[in-house]
Amino acid sequence: MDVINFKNILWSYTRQINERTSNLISTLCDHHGITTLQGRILLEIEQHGSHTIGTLATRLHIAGTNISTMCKKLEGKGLLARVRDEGDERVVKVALSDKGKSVVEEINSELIQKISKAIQGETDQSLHEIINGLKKLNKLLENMD
Amino acid sequence: MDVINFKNILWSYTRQINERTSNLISTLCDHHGITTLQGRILLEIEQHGSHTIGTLATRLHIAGTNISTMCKKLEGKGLLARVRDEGDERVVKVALSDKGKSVVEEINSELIQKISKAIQGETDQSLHEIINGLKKLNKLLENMD
DNA sequence: CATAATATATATAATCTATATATATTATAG
DNA sequence: CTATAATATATATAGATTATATATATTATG
Repeated sequence: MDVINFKNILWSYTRQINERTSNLISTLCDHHGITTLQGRILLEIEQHGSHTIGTLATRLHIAGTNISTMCKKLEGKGLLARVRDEGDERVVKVALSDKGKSVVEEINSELIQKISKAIQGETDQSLHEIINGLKKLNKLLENMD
Repeated sequence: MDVINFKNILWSYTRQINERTSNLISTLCDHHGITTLQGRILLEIEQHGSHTIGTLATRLHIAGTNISTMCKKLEGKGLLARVRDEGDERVVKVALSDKGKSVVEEINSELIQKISKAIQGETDQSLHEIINGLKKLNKLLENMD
């Protein structure tokens, strides 16, 4: 396949997919009065179980200084709790509050419901093709650094 | 396939792909002293040939008011020219300047070079699998609104 | 011709990202 | 054991992007 052709198709699809997923997440977060950044933080904490300011920053590719500020804000909103580590008092551990947990749970179930609906009628093979494509593209991009 | 499983894999890959493409574009734009937003605008104008403030705004899903401001900035940087439409004087047409054209050209060729290098050793079928996956995912997301 | 609709512009605020600096705690070389 | 370096977070601030409200000029319409 022609490289330029491949680039153009890639560019077009990734742009559209990015727009659509961003909109999707943005909508879900809006429903709970949080920004997408705040949503990303809460979902990441939920998925990973526990996090510190530093590990969160690394995972989300966001400067620790900004995560620190944002987690204070989320604490203020009652969505998470910050606790100093006993073993190393430089470290702040963050965990979801009950309210935070329920927000994440609702966002997740809304998302699952939407995906559920969208893949109705799709064959199992079709879904595997999607994942396969993404996996290959991701590897390709990994090799581009 | 399990919906929750599908969601998790999808989430993980799209997140990584988005991060990597954003980094890529950001790097390319940095090389020319422009922001990614400015790069997006210039590339869109180049691809589409001609644009007005309004059509640009629609295409990029950015408020026209902000495109207006940014295009004035890009005019100030000598990267594009703004001209009032003769037929309808409410409309402002934007076009790349020579400097703008060469910036876009260089970004494009850098990008093609990187992709070229990355797909060395990939079979034609493999590239088609990537595109096929993206196409299907895009359609899926389209149905989710 | 008066009014509505359209396209852009200006101003401003909120959010997100990036940078510089500060503070407290822990690790380590000597 | 202590002075110094390294680590983790916090605070302040500026730039970039996005969102909202309002204004102006032009065109379309009843």
